[in-house]
Amino acid sequence: MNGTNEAIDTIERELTAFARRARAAAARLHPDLPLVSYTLLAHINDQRGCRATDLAAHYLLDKSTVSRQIGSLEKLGLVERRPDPDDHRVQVLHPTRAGAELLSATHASRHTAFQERLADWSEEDLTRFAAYLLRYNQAGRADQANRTGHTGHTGPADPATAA
Amino acid sequence: MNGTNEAIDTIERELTAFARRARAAAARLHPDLPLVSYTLLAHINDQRGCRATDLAAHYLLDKSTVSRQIGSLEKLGLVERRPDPDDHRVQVLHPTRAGAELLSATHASRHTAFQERLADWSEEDLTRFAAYLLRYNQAGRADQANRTGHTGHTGPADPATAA
DNA sequence: GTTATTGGTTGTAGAGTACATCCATTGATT
DNA sequence: AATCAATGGATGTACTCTACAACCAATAAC
Repeated sequence: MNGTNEAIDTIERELTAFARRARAAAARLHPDLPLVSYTLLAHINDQRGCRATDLAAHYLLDKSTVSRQIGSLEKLGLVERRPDPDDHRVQVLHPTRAGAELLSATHASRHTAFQERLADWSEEDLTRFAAYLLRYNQAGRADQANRTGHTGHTGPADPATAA
Repeated sequence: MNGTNEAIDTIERELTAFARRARAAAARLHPDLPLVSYTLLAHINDQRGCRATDLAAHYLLDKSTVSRQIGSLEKLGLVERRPDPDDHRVQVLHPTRAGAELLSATHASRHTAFQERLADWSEEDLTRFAAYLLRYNQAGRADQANRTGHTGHTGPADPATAA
């Protein structure tokens, strides 16, 4: 077992542990939001209008799941569906005023939490860690334009993706 | 907004996205295991015998959840409960032969998946990334001996934890 | 104009989870 | 020792998230 393999094992193990705890932690962080939805709402906000399909692709979710999530977000008055004049099948999603506000409040508290947790990290470490995460995630996105040629297995992104 | 804050935002965003996809990816990776249980089984195996409470603490799960997970692992013949002679409340968990085998097979396939995904990373980047993840997770564990003094808020680990 | 494809919803079912409650065992206090 | 608190677990119950399958509507391809 060389160093590379050990490192890979560690990455595997730690990412898994992280993912495993994430749900609980998220629930504690914003008990208000029905709270998977937070992520979707945030994505909608970032993209300034996106379609349900985009969300499904980005998060590897079934369309039915997204549909329901959007449904509850709408019921909560956090998201608005606007018909797309060009394609009457599509509905473009936008955060409502309330949605944007809730989001910014939540984001603030999340940021604070991360800040505290990462308080003793040097700026250099932070930027490097951020870069690594970006690089890692980059490979697993299903909503990417098209990665290096053989997008043959159009399927649900390579299983290696995450956990 | 300075570089530090940007980095923190990126970390926050990327970790969240990762956590969000993890479930789906995990399900694809080992469709055999009832498959949250994989994590618990792995932990049991690594620790060479542990109690249900340890699992709950480590993964921020409710004891009832762990109890049921263990239950199904046992029903599948992957885990064995052994009474602790010293404390009759406790049952020490051990992987069965079948559990250990399944685990090693699964681990192999997972390792391969990660290997592919991280194929173009230098060894230096891998070890650094691994170290960062360890450091990050370290802060969020509830099963730690006791961290720096004021373990005052004994509560369910700081909410900042993960997602 | 049929036929496929795409965006989305609804029916149904199954994990995973938490919270509250309860039981058994152990530990502490008096 | 007798009582009361704390600890390790299990069970009842209920809710969220999720997928798969079947479906409808609109667009695109022949």
